[in-house]
Amino acid sequence: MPGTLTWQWIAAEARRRIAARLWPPGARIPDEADLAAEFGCARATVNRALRELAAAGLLVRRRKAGSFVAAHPVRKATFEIPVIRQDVEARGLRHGYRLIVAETLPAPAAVQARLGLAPHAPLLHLLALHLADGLPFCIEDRWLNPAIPGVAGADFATVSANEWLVQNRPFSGGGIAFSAQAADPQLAGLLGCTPGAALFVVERETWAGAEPITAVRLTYAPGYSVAATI
Amino acid sequence: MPGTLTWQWIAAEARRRIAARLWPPGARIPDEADLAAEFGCARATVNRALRELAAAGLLVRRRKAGSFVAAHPVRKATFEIPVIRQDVEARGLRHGYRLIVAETLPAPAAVQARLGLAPHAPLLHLLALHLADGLPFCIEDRWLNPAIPGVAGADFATVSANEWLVQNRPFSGGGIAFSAQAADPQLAGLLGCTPGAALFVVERETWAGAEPITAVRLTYAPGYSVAATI
DNA sequence: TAGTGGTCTAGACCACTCA
DNA sequence: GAGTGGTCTAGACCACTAT
Repeated sequence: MPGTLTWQWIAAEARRRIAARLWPPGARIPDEADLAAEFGCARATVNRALRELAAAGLLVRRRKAGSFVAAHPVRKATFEIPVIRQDVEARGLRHGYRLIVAETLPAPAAVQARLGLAPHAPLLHLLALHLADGLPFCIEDRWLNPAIPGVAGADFATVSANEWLVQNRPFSGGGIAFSAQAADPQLAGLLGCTPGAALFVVERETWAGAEPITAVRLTYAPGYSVAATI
Repeated sequence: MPGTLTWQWIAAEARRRIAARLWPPGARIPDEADLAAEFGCARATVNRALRELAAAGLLVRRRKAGSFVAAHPVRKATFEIPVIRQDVEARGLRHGYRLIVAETLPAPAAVQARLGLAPHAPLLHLLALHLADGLPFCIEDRWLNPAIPGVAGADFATVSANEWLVQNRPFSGGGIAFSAQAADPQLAGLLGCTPGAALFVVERETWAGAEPITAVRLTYAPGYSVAATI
């Protein structure tokens, strides 16, 4: 009960009680008002602390019902999604970029579905290679909505679409998925690895409101991994 | 400016201004006090809104200096880390579990390093297979600190360590990493896939305070992916 | 209907850090 | 030294929902 910042101390104390089974899984914990009285602070302070625990997945809060210890403590991990150039430079390497294909054509059905577009709608297709110290780092295979302002005038041979979008077309939402894929001959050739090598794949779709912006598939050279703290 | 909840409306308005380059990347935005005056609300309400944007990576906030639009908008994605059984059942499949190996021996150097343990410290090593509708779903390769209370009495032939830990040893922190790996003959045999297949791998370490709990490597059958919204 | 969390206010003090 | 964000308070009203 020392002079630590109050809401963080309350949050830590609540974690302790959950860990110690004073508040067992599924149990209802005291009211915000009761806890405020116990800790000798304002209810808003307790609210702030419990909100954090709920965001961390340790509590489930329901109006009128109360706050409950999560029966199945689903942990959450937050990953940062950096721009590829920064990702390379953060490793102390020099970033390089090479545009391979730029064409406008109807997207494959799978891409159309991901973006919720009408069939046969022509999209700008970009295939590019990112390099780290001259070695293949990542393949950027992107489909871009040509209706986006500024796309027509952008020079994707100089600036990667990845970076152009970050700086020019902030998105409001989207989805991201991680998976593993074996290198087919084309990927192996571009990445300079053996065919069949296990590659880490990131697929991402982004929207600005209801309008689709882009769908991209990033295929990383062998050895890539994504890390976070939980 | 209609009757939406205030802090969420302020957060949305701030996002709009950032997207519209009214507040360009790197620029300093007005004080909390100024914004409160502009929006006609209390400073705490503005604070709540801007704190959300900072957590989302769109703003960088520094005392005395002010709040700045992030120069490189690092997006963040939050993934849920479910218990494997729930992961299977959420797909509408029946979960099965089979313990393959349980032994106590000094961990490999890599595992010792991940957990910060002294060399030659004996750990409980568990190798188990999770099934979905009878088919291999995931291999759980785990090293467990035997000093953890209750471990000695747990029956990991019946309950997976994954599930036992979640229900008995809440952790306070740790790390998680995603990567891709080719199936070696042993993995291929256990997962019923062809050797060389690209597999999705999750590695996780957890601690309770300063004490290491476990290091685990989850190798998923081909086709597995992890998704989130951003 | 009534209890609970969600939010807002107006004011205050503090901690950090830039100038 | 002074400006800014970080936090706390005491009180209030509202929204949702279990009963």
